[in-house]
Amino acid sequence: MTQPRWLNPEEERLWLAFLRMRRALDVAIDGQLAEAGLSPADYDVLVPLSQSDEALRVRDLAALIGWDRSRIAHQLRRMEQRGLLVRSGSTTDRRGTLVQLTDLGRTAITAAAPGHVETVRRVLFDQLDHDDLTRLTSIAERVADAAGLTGISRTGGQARG
Amino acid sequence: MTQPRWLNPEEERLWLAFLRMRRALDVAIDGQLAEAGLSPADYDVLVPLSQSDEALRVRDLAALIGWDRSRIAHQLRRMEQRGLLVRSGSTTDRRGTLVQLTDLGRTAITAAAPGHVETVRRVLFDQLDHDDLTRLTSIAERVADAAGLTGISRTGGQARG
DNA sequence: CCCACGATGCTGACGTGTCATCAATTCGCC
DNA sequence: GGCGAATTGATGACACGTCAGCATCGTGGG
Repeated sequence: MTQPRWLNPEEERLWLAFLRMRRALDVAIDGQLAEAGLSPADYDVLVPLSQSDEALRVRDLAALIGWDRSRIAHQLRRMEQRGLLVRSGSTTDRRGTLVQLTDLGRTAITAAAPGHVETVRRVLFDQLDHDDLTRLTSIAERVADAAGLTGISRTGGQARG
Repeated sequence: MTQPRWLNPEEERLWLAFLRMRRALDVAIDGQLAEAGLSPADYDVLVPLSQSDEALRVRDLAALIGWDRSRIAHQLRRMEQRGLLVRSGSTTDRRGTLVQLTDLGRTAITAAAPGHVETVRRVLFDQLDHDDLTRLTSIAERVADAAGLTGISRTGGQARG
């Protein structure tokens, strides 16, 4: 209250719409994943693992999706308990841990990915014409860069198949 | 893997930039609130309470910020323990609970709000020209409406002073 | 060679969000 | 008025994310 310069009505309208869009995307995308039995965090972890032939080091897996070590350790523990992946000690660097999908994990990501992509398309890209797409790309890159974000990352993030 | 129709490079670029923008806004906005000793959830709850002269019913407070009853009950319990607000039984409807800010709570939101607004302005609106603003508003409203989102709501949401 | 330092991964504590469920109360309809 | 249904708020269980801290291991400078 008693802000220096709060948002004018036009800005306020954008801000509220922006928040609604975020929520809408989350509900649709996370909900679709939930139907497939996966959380957004599960999906983020499964995608790079499914794209790799060999096992990945925890360090590298974390870097690929922009997570810190603590977060991924917790997530891997939960996913291992559910049988989606297995961890094993690295032989070359005995600090390291190797992570690999189980058949169950591979089945899960294979089953979930198409629906995920379809959902992203339906709720976002199908609503945009080509001008929207280029303009939104410009805006997003500008805002992200201005805020000094260098990493990749996000939660509920995606990837290609 | 083996998706029907995955994103083309242009769409992929937008999607990744969009995720980066989200993360950037969260880091900046939530980080600023954290410096003020508040979580995004705290802020969402404090704003409508600070705008109301009388105590609010839990039901109405939840509706104002688009939360369900369970979520707000947990949040109110934690905030009451921290001394930011107090709960008392409603006299007119004995199922109801009234929520009111304490002096500590009012001080907290008053201290945090200006910085919050400045941060939103700096990371988002200062990066947009007027064309961006109208276009982004159009996109956001279209996407949100298409996904069938009618409510207000969000987490880490905002409000005016 | 060795030891300080960094890298790596794990854990516990805690705040948060969702779901299912419960008790108390009020409301609607007969 | 009375009874079944809906409303309200709280709770416990669990998943998730962050932070601080720990043990282990590798590396580079002396």
